[in-house]
Amino acid sequence: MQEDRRLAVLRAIVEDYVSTEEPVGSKALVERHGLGVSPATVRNDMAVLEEEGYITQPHTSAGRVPTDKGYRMFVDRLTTVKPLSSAEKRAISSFLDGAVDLDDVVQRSVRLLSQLTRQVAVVQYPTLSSSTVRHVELVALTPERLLVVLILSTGRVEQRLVELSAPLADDDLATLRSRLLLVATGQRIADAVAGLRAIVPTDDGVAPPPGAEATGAVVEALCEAMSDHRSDHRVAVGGAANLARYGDSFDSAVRPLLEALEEHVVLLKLLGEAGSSGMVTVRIGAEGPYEELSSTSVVSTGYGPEDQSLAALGIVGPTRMDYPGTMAAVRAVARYVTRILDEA
Amino acid sequence: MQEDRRLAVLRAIVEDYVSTEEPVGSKALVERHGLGVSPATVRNDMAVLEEEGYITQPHTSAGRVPTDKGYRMFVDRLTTVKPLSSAEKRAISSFLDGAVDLDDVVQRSVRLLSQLTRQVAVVQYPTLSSSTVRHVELVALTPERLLVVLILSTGRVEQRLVELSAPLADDDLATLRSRLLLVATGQRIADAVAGLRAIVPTDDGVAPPPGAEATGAVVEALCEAMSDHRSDHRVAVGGAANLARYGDSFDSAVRPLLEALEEHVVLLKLLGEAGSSGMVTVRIGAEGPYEELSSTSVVSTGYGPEDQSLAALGIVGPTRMDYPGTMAAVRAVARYVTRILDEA
DNA sequence: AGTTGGCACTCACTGAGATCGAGTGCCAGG
DNA sequence: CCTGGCACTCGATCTCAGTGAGTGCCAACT
Repeated sequence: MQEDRRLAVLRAIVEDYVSTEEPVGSKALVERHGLGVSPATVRNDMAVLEEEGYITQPHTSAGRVPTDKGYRMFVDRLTTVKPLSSAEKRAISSFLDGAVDLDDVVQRSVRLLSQLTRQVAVVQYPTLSSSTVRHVELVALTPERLLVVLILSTGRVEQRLVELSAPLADDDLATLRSRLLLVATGQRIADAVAGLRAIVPTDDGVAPPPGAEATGAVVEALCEAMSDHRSDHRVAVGGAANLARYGDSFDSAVRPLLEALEEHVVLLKLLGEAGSSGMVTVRIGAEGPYEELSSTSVVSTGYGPEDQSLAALGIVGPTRMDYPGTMAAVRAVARYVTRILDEA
Repeated sequence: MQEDRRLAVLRAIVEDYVSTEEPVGSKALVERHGLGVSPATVRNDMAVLEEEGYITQPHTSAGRVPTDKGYRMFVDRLTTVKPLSSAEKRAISSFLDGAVDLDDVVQRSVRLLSQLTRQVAVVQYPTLSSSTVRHVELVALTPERLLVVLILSTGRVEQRLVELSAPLADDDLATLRSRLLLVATGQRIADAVAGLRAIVPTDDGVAPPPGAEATGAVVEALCEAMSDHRSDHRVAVGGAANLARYGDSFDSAVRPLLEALEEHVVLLKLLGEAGSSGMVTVRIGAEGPYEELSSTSVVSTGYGPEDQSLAALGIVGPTRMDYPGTMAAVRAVARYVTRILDEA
């Protein structure tokens, strides 16, 4: 069918353009790919593809270049994620297996991802809000000063200091500790917050039980630590040196990108469009809200246990990129990171 | 004296070249600066300066451009650090005063510095080795699992998990805790490590006292945490978007710089040349060990209490930069950061 | 000795042709 | 519906003269 061939032509154009970085003409196309027709036929197809908006020519009498719409079609219907080579797989495991803590995992991931894709990699730290409570500890530094330690399933540790107006008896401390553990351990953050709030004695006029003040203050500190969304916004960026390969279109493309990379909020918004853990999302060119980034694409995915997405990771690069390879790398890294966080 | 005038000419050349980014000729020089001599005279001076290696011409019949040696002379003898405007001072305090924790201070500093200088800023996290122990805490998660928490004067918190082969009695735990506090609190890291090592029961064949295993393991963990030089290598980088202003000389200058920025070890080496707290150090062009960075300069200084330098901060930029302004900004930020860390 | 005006010279930069060729669109014939 | 042929377009490259900022040098002046 001509329809099929037209799509084959589109695919060929994208592949050639990605690898050569130059507008691709009808002749070169039939030579490099084995489509068994003449250049003239291809030209006809290209005329149609252009009319439909999948490709353009930078100027009359030059080859064709895919449009955003063309890339979109390519990504959605003309390609399958190609499996990684076993060498790459080995690289991934050996790279990530040595990680010692959460920070290290994220650092290594971002490095790995940027090296695999030769693009700028971005990894979001696991969000507080989607992790669970692994442990809560209460330490009496002095009878009036409590150290509250919160350990989350992702390995993150938060601590808060609580000052009391009156000393707390050891018994009351022990009681409070076990109640906290009972209520919070294993819970999702949101549930834990709710549960904790419930054990605070309501101020109902009656004489409050011993340790009421402590309970209130400690719960307060814990809830505050759990809703500390500052750390939700942490991201690691790596491989900025790959921007140097942009070469042409410097000021128009690299500058806004560099700015975006510093604005972590913007980055998170870009990554945030990522779907749930399994799916790799691709945003191409001007599809997003940032017009300065109209010549860059974002390939991202969520990671974390399959039923809940902890956070996102991905890469940012020129629209002219190797989508199949990049998507495969992003997906693979996300899976490994998920597994490692799960084990830890 | 001609000698004086020649230096004045050199200074004028540097200033003009920095602001216009173009080779500066004799005519333009006498016009813009009020040196009361004719262009011909200036030309003679320039010939001498060129012979002495302070300036060059990119090609015959073009203006002159300072060499590294010329910048060096300018920095060392022809300029005084110009005080910041009061607006800038206000900006600094309002920017840094809101910081809530160590991470925040560093983040804000790097941002501030890059905005003030319009260059790439680099701030090293306070090194472990030059801070003191504020507090040590020991938490029994279970009788066999201890959480060791180390809080340093800079606000950094490190924690380690210790597994014991036998349960530890509460009494022994309390004893151990107070001994740790006694030995370590307030000490410099090095002293604390020595002190801690001293309280480990020596394995002298006699039956070890109760809790000996715990003491050994906990001290081990603490010492390990204190000598965890991984975190000594942490740096924050900001203002990479300023690289976009390089415009020309892209591949030759920006690419290696971007790579260096990712290699934190390299960065630290660059910053590390910084002298003690008060002094601002300038490394110009190829003076350093990295030939790829031959067209970039580093302006850096240490920060922290005057008797000991906690860490370094500074900026990296093209050799063609506003040295007086940059040095002033670096020094000012270092002072504010020092003060803030001191207060906290 | 140091400074200055004059003058010839150098050489990057600019813009106007001229040329080249990859690539196109279209058409007539298979 | 495919194909070969053909005229056409237009960016890229090259050449070449013209321009001018800037220099080096020298003779004259203070």
